[in-house]
Amino acid sequence: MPELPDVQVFKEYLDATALHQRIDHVHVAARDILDEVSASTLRRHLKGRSFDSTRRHGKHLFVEVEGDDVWLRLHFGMTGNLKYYEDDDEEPDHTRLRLDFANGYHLAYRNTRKLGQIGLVGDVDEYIEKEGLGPDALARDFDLRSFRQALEGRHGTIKGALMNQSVIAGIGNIYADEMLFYAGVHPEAKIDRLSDDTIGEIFRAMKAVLESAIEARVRDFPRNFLVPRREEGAECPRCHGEITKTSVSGRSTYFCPDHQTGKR
DNA sequence: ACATTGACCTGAGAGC
DNA sequence: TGCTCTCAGGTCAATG
Repeated sequence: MPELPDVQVFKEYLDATALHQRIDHVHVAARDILDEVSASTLRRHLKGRSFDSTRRHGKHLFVEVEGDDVWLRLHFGMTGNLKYYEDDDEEPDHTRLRLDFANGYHLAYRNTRKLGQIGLVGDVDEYIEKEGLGPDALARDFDLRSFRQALEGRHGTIKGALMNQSVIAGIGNIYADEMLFYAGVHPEAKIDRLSDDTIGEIFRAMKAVLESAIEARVRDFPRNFLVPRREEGAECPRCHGEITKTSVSGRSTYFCPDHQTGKR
């Protein structure tokens, strides 16, 4: 689930629920998701304080801790999400970190497969730099020119580059497929063989797909999206071709061979 | 520079 | 019902 659009939704969810409330208890249920921070250090930084604001970069969510120059960093792996709930409700399954607020509510960071990470960072921009994350795919200043720049000098498949977090931050397997589907580009198309026009198409598809996906939390996915038809043999919602499954960059890939052309 | 594979974890769903 | 197998939207390291 958690690619850029999902993490954006988590951000808005946290903004609407858990900001500005005093944290009374910090319960670490699974130490192995902590990244370079001990449970006691985490507790020391959070307890008695509250969250001021949030920031998202790619698939990372940063939550600013009031009165302490530190941000909580949440990464959701493949199965992570957030749940804000009342005292009376039961703690959700697979809660790996639970914050208890003074108002009687709780914020659960859930993660079935524990492939995510929770950490503390002093400076968000520094962290992004240090980790070598590329520009956020939806950042306003990530324009067509920057997109071309990001792809420059690359020779691999377009899907591989789109999913590479050091090239562009935020796109994973599902939405890489979706934007190539939208743009009508074969997932194995080689970057250095793509025309300027096609790069432009992919860029516009990237923005449109990510924005629609965020929107889709409220409405449904547009009818002509691939997401609901990630199934071998399904009918292509655009051209009545047959959805095909392959593997690209080690990830299962669905596409329509009829209208996604330009392989190699 | 890139693709591929396996590892990290755990659970859901398919097939028997 | 229960067992086994396969697969999963992320990322890293090792290898070719």
